Amino acid sequence: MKTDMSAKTITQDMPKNFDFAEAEARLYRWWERNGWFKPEVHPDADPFVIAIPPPNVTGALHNGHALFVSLEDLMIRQQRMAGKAALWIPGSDHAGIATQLQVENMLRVEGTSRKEVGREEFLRRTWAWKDRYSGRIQDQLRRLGASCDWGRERFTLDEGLSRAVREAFVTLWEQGLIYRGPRLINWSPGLQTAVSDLEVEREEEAGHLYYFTYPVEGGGGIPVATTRPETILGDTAVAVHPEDERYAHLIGGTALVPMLNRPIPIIADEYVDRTFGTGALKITPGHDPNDYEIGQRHSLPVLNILNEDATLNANAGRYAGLDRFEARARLWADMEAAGLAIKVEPHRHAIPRSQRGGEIVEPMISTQWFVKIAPLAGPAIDAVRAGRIRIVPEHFERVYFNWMENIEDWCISRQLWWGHRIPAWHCADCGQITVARQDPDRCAHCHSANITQDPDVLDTWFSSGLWPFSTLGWPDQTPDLTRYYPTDVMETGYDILFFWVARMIMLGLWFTGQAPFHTVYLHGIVRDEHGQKMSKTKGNVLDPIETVERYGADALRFALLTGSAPGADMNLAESRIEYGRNFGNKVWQMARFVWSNLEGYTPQPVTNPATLDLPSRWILSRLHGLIGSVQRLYDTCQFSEAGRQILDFLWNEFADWSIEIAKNALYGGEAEARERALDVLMHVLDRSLRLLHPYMPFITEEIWRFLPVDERPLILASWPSADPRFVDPAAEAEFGVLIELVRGIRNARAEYRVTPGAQITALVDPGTRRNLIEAHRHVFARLCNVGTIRLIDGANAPEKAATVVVADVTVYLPLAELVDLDAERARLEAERAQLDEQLQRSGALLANESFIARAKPEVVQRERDKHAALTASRQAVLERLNTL
RNA sequence: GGGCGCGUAGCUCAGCUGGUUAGAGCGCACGGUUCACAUCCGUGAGGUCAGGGGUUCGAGUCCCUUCGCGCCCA
Repeated sequence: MKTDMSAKTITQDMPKNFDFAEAEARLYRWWERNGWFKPEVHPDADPFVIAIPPPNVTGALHNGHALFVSLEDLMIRQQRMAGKAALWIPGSDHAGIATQLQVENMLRVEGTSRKEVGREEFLRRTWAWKDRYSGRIQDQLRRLGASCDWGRERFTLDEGLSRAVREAFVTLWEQGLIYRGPRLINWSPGLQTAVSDLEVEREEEAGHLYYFTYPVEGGGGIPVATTRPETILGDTAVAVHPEDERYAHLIGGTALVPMLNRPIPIIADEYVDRTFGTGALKITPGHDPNDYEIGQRHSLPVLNILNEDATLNANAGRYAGLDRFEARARLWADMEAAGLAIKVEPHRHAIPRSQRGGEIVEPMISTQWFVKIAPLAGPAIDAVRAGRIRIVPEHFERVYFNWMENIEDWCISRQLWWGHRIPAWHCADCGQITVARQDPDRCAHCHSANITQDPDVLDTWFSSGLWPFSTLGWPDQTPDLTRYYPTDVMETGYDILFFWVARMIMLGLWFTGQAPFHTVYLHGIVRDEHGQKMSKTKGNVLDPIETVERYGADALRFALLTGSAPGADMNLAESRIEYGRNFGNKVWQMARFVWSNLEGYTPQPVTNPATLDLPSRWILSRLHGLIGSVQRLYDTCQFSEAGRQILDFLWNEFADWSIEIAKNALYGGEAEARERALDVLMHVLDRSLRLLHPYMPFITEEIWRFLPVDERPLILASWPSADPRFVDPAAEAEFGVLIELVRGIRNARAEYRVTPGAQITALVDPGTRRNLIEAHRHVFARLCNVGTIRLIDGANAPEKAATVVVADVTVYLPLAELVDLDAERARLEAERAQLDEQLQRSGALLANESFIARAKPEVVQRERDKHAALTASRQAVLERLNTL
């Protein structure tokens, strides 16, 4: 591998701002060309593997993609830095229905159609379409910084994966887990294919409930209600509740299908809801799943009244040939004329619609291929139950169990052309089916050559279900499969938990004997600022590529990564992306400040914090606390909280306090102090850039190139670990007093409207903290523009002064004519009231014997310290109030 | 009907080992051109953490319940 490790640009000027438009493409090329996205950068390390959720091959990037790319790239980059052989396998999905629809649309524009050009030509066109668009989404993933190993990119219809699909199908067939037969399925008349239960969406819509009389043989009738009158033509029974007295006398009788006069039985079944409609139910086993069940129980015939295009067939008698909705109207009109119609009421009910295209799906009896799922589901449930697979967030495990425990057989055949052709041949002579790994030329049963391949293709999810191992070479035991399987994390949206994740678990366990990953991380849906789904018709879409062009990829990534909790939907506001960009700029400016002070500096590692000043010990302690915290958060997949903490540290602690205070040493003219200050700044910046890299890879890598840090690029730099030598609670507490004093002085200045530029003098009664105050005069000078500090005894406090109290330190700001004594008294009274309130709470806690006895000792100690500080402050405030 | 979740500042959301005075962004008010940064800095206002009950020394956090909202499966 040719590498270009050292790319330091220390001799160059660091630009005033980060030019992401220029740098992102350049850095990405640099990383990729050097092979740093490959797991081989750590040849002997333990692997860490993620298989990408393959986007539709002809799709375009949306925010859902941007979110998963950000999350997966974050995990991959962090693990790579932690020394793992990190492998992120990219690829795409042939997306049967979606892609076929695109090409059919194109054909329509050309004035032709799929059926007109024929299967072979259609597939040729679709491959051409795929070749034309397949690069697009990969390029868009690159724009976001995705560090996947493009050398291992796969496509669900490529040769290897097709072989995996075939192997899986044939094996399941041989094991008796795939069967073919007529069953009630969801039929999409527009697409002319079966779709699985999961591909049907049900939504409450306004419809009608039609009441009519079902004629009974021998006169009279039963009132019945239905939402789909045309299905009357397929009725094979009328059912009533066995305990319904209204209809008890009719049970066992015969009803006559309206207009057709076909005799059907009147049966009793407990499924019937006596309170709905008329309490009597027409049964159409051929076109309703519940009726199908009832039909099975009562051995009713199943009658299909629909053709594949949803026109009615010969079973509909004189209505044959009509479209389903036309037939509904015509039949109802005829029934009205015949005096059978009673009334029509408006009625809201769930309408099944196709996930693709939205047309109304018809339950219909059709001969299809199915996977017998129960044997596969069992081990898949066990794997999660036993913790071999963990789902994050955890509550989705219950969702998973709920679905898996009620799972139905999976309809895997689709009457499409774009997909994996089912490897089954029908024999025209003996009628048997031959399923084979190699295309057969004779029937396996009668050896006839008169065989034809089944025209159907497989559900796209069948091939996606093999993804974690098919991409690594399965069914061959390739070196990649040996080394990188099982993978580690499956990160995807909760909306495809059943479609995809559950099936990968089932198929993975079945074919490889191992769970395909140990962790499932589920993210939510990216919505607009007010929680609406983004859609073109609403005009609320934030196009990720446009966003990247305006704010930079790092900004979008940071916004996505810190915008929500795991598994929760995220409302993505543009202001959050803007904030991400602002944060990037802030980091750039911090680094540029440090960089601008490096001339003549010889880097020295910080080894002994005891020799350093308080602000240094403070920031180092905070940094190493942060590193520990980030580690804990990563271990529990709380990347969002980790990112927020890194930002908070860098912006509100490092930039606002450390850098400002360090200026004293940097500009003070003492060489030794300057060097030591730079040691600390560099230490913090170095570790911070590493922590931030998985969130904002571009800007951090670019900064890295300007600094005298690790020779390796940041993408390969080691992940920091918390060093307990730097953790110093005492320093944090002491420095905390300084922070509070500075804030108190700033507050007083603002309230008294002291010109910010005006230097003032502070008289300080330091209590027990004389050394602290004396040693940090420069802190007050720089951070709240206090030019002079005179240590005094409280008794000598000036009359006209604003007072700031922190712990046992009292600061008097003699602001002369600015100070209004009444206002000052009011300020102090408010302060005292607040202290009283806190003291009361704290005192009550400490007076509680149970608290002392049962709370953790450190909690009790913390409370005691707090109480002491509050007492001292209250004392000081009271004294001051007395003198005024 | 079964399952899962949500309700925290004006808006959008964090807060998953129970423990300082409950946080952030945006918005709002006031004030700022000093040698990294106006993509910025400082100060401030704004919350009965949906209601009720319980467990606990201690609950935004755990349990029960009511109300409101959403999602998934039938």
